Amino acid sequence: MPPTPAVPQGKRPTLADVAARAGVSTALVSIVMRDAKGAGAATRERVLEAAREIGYRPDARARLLRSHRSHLLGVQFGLQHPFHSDLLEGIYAVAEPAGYQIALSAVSAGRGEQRATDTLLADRCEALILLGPQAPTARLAELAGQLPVVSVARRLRGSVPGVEVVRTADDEGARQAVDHLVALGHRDIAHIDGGRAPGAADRRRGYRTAMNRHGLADRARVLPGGLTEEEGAAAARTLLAATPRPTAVLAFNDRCATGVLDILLRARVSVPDEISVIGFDDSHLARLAHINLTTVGQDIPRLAELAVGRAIARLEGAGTSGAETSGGDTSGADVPGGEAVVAPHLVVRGTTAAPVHLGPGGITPTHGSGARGASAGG
Amino acid sequence: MPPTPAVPQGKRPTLADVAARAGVSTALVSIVMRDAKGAGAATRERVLEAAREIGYRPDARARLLRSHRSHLLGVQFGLQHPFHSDLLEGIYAVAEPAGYQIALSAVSAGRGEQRATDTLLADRCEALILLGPQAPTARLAELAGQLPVVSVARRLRGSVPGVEVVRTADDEGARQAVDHLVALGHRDIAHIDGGRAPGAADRRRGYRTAMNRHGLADRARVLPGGLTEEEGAAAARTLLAATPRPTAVLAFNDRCATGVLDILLRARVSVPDEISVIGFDDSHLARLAHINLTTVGQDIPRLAELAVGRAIARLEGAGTSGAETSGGDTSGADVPGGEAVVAPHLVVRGTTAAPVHLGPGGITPTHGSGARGASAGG
DNA sequence: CAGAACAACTAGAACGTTCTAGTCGGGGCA
DNA sequence: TGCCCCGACTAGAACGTTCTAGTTGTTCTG
Repeated sequence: MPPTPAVPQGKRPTLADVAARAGVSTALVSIVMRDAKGAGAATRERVLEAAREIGYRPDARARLLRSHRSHLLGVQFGLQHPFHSDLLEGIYAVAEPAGYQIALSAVSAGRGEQRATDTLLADRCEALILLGPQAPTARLAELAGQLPVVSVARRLRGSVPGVEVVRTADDEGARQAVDHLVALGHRDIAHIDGGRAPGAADRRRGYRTAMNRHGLADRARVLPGGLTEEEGAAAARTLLAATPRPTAVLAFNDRCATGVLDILLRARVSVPDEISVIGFDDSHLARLAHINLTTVGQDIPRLAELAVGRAIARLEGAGTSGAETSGGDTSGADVPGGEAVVAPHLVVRGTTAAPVHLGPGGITPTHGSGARGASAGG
Repeated sequence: MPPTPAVPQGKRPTLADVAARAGVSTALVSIVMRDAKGAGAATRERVLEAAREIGYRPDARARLLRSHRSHLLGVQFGLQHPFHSDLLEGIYAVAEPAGYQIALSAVSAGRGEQRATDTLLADRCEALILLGPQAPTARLAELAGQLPVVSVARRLRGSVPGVEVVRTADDEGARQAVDHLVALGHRDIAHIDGGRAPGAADRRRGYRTAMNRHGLADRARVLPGGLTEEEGAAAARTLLAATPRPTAVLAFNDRCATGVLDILLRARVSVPDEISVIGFDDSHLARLAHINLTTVGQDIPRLAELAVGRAIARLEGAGTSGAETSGGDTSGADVPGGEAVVAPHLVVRGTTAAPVHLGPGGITPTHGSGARGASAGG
């Protein structure tokens, strides 16, 4: 074994290679690589130089194997869910600065949640963040028995011990939407729901409660919908045939709302003049200039921050007394009982306006061309 | 240390725990867990039983650390790219049955490709599959110097040694689209391009070549576009003002086409009667009943299969002589020079038809209500 | 019946890192 | 001067697995 090997072909350089080249021990190289204290300035520089020269790169696995903390957060997400992609973006943004790595595991048609969580566990994650999990409560409880678990956007009936929940106040969001429409003068407001999707029950309930509070209980109408454009379109067709035809619709989410817009546009029903439409999520879709959808926004960065913060707090709260690592600030909409609820906020764009017969000599303009009618797209 | 410990609280059980409980050596437990030969049936059963009892789960990291092969494929993908999600689905479906694990690393606004590939390398992946990478060629070459690299959907100028390319024949797709339109009787066919997006140059070229071949070179018109609805919408506005107004448009992708449809619909221009529209990708979007977009489909399962197959072939071709592991079949549209090109296929739906003035006393119906005009949607 | 061949099993050394418990030398303090 | 402390550095033992090289004991072979 030569003391100063050239770049070892076909073999990944290790601590020992760097150590040999710099003429120090592997332990010292480890210290330098970790930026830990215990190395002199000159030596430090020499080691870094040697590492650079042979293209050394620390082996994350060996590192995690040895240190008893892995600083690894496992995140399960659904492919095909733009909402999950947005959350992931936020999760990365919070976790990495806090010194945690993210291990991703996708759920798709051919790859169930069981498999997804299994690989995360095998990877030695310290905690699990599950985006919109559909697994039965029993499974979540089983996982929670092994490590901290955070469920994002899925509310759990009763509290499952060890499982934290981070979610949007869906009922509150629906309420805001209804309030906005009522304030504009609407009374016949329909809701196209999301069936069994996460959050759907709460939005339905929020809608009903708000309608009641405005004395519009008898006008409340819930149509079966879903999370896709097609389901929204189907519901919209039903809605057009109804008498009296509602003057406003609250859809389960933006995709659903888009389907509604499409059908309305095709039927030459003007939006928002004849019918106002509100979505949910404030997805990229809704923000597109030519869709310009009024919608209920979820605070995605906040959800991500809380999810990661909760997980880290559980991890560091167990070892030391408090979470003093610079990380997610877990205060705010936090509720002691293991559930963090984030407030949604209405984003008013061009698909809502006063119903036509109420406008004072015309239609209350909302925003420039926004009231000229929006179509579907996306 | 008791010989048969109860479930060790707060400590993950290891091989040694299982071994102690089953009264065998750790080596034997390892053999049983890996399903390797060298263990008797009875013992095997006893070990499995013990493992089950204490909830043993192999530690992937320690396993990879020791074994020379890691059987880990690193995949870099972009959040916010539905096309990547689809590819991922296919990649999982091919890789896992072939005995390879997938390590994901996302690219987003706040997390560049450098960081994404760095974590994959630190995780000791054996090969890298990059979905639509934007990194400069030099960076790809640098990576390729360390391990096999497969670039999916990004064509590289000249061949970068060590980098394999798997892509759709974008020019061929554009050609198919033009041929279809010409066959329907169109002559004024415009193309809204994708600017610098991966594949855009090829689609542009394919469009131009096809127009030439049909003797329509002087009618060819390329409008600057992009990959989003908004860019499609902007181009469509330009297009409506043009004289002569084209009777057909080939958009860079489905999202772009959707933006076009939206503007046309809003301008009361009937699709496909007055203008035919073709997209690219055959995304979920295009398949929605109320959008019903004619589009050029990419063979996503095939792309995924080739990408994984190529990576595995490189890995196993280096160690042993041939790739005999049951894995992706890498034959087919394979080209020796390190580039695999997959044929696209036109999917005819409702947004294309003969131009109105050519129809024999009317419009050639395409498919049921498909010809009645499609709108945008999400 | 000796020896080979084989299956079942084990001890102990890797793998690349971090952690623990040092050693060594020098400066401050009494 | 003697002592202690501190910073720089190192040897060697983990971590949980797989691999190598055995060691048994049984059965086949001639």
